[in-house]
Amino acid sequence: MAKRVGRIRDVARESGLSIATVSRVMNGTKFVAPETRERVLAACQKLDYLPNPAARALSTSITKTVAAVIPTIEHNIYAKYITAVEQTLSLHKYSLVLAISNADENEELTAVRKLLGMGAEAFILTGAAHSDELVDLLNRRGVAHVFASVWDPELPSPTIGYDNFAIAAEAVRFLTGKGHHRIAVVHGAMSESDRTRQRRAGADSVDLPGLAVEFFETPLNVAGGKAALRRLIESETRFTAILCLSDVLALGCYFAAAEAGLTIPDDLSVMGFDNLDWSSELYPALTTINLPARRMGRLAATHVVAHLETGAAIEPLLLEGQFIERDSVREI
Amino acid sequence: MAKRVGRIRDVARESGLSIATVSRVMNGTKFVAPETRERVLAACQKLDYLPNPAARALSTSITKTVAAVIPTIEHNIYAKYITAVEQTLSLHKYSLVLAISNADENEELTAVRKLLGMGAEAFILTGAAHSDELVDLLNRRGVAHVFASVWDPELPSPTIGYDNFAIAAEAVRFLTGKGHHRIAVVHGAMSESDRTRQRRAGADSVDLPGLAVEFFETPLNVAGGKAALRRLIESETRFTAILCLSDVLALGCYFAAAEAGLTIPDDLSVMGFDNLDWSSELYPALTTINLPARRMGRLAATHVVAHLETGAAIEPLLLEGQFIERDSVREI
DNA sequence: CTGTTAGCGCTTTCAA
DNA sequence: TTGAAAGCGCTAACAG
Repeated sequence: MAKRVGRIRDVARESGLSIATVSRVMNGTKFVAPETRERVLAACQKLDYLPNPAARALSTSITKTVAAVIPTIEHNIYAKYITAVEQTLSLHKYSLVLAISNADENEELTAVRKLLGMGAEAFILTGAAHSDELVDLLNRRGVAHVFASVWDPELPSPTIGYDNFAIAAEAVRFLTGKGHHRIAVVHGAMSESDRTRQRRAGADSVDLPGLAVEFFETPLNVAGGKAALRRLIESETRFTAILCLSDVLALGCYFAAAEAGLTIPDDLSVMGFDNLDWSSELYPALTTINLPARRMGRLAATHVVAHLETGAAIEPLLLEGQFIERDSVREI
Repeated sequence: MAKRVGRIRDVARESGLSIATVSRVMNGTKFVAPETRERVLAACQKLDYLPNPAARALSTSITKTVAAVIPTIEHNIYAKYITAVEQTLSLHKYSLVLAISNADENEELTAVRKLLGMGAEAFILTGAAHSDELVDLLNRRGVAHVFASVWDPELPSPTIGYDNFAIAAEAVRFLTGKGHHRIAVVHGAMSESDRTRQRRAGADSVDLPGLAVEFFETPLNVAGGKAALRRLIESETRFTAILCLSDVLALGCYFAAAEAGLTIPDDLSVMGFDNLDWSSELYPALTTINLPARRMGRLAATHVVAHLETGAAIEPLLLEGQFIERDSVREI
């Protein structure tokens, strides 16, 4: 239903100049006499002219479009990161085309095909686990891409993110340092996230005398956190601390603890992972690990754009997690 | 850095057919002999061919792209809705280009310009308050658009959403029905959202003898909810119920209540708005109003696509809010 | 059922 | 400093 819209030749006619000149002032390429320039701009204004992106893309094979694929946008940590990506791209006059994969490699592949077919010039993907075909496809076509939320310099594709393994291991050591030796680790579905797998492996890698770590897999939401706490209360082991590999799960633990009449941290220490906006507001305030999701989004976008504009290689980038000690873990 | 990629004429050469035939099988338009079709497909496969979207768009002026502009993606309610939009568009082979306006009309206008310049065929905007220039621009260019999250059949542009005014009024009446007559209404920044303004106005419209409603504006996040509760505890009025115009604020109230040693609902009834995923998990479970955000996203996308494909007008659509009575409001 | 060909609107040499 | 004209890759008449 789109109305027939002004084209470059209308502007040319209106201003009494050639389309080449109009193109030059639209793009700022080459010199144009100031007065000529004014005439063109006036005509553009008058005709409400906006260059046709398809024609431009066809002519230059530049679409100024970057695609991002994320498993879900409904977890705040992804929302934060994708917001930063969008805003950074926007700053550089790029647009974000977004697809959601539901943590499914096939859906992801389908999405990438579609986005490629839409003219995306580069891809920001989440995590390191992708179907071979996807990576092949991108490589065959020479399309730039980066894996976010993970850091692994060994990978052939550049990664910008965290060392999930190391951070989780450190978290366990942090708890043992507080005197906890029976630790429950609560995490989301392993099948849905390689980051979860890495974190769990990291937590599992700590080997200290007398340390018992047990794992509880549960849906990655508040209800899942509640369910996990209930399960571990009934387990034989008397845990003194819970490490939730996501703040969302920790929130569930808080509610389940309240229901069970358990006080945090007196009866049970709880530690989170992510440092979501509200974790400082919990009562008691949640001890957690800050992941710089926004910075990651900004960096991923910046590097992708730099690569597109200058050809600079995208280098792997490690972002540090940061321990935020608050009131939900006590020393025993 | 994108590699030179197969074009339609390469496929034509490879398969020994004409480009027109290749185009036909790519698009499924017109009949092609099955055997010919196979040959083309084989050639496509071999050359890793994907049609150039810019050329196609230039030729047909169809981009299969829909733009959505939302104030933020970091509130779960928007994330839910935009997820539904993406998935529905995806189903219809459309792509979503996303922009975030930070609840700022100027940013929104800038974003729309950029998205228009990217070839978006239609817009899904959030709320009913937009700069005149924005609406003008869209109308001048005859670009389809719909306002989501609101319903107002009077508006010249179609709306798909809720009657925020009516629902908020109903919520107040619900509380008075439970015997509450001193009600605090906690809400986010009026300047950032016309939905907030409508809800507040709705709550304010209830005029019952002996009813006292007071308003507390606060940042729309958990910390804001906490702050609001602290403020209203210190106010002169002894409120018996709080109506939070967003569940996020209610969550803050829960934490602040815990800190203040107040029990919900014995000392204070709390009611939310939105029915976020975790509101049933709170302790006590939150009484709130469910807004069908996903359905709204799905409907907005469906109608926009239908309009694009068949020219069907987009009609205003009212979605009902639904009271979910749980344990956080008690009868007095 | 298949091929030829004229654009789609813009950028970019090459000339003037 | 400006203009003319040749594509960019694809679709869609129109012929055959």
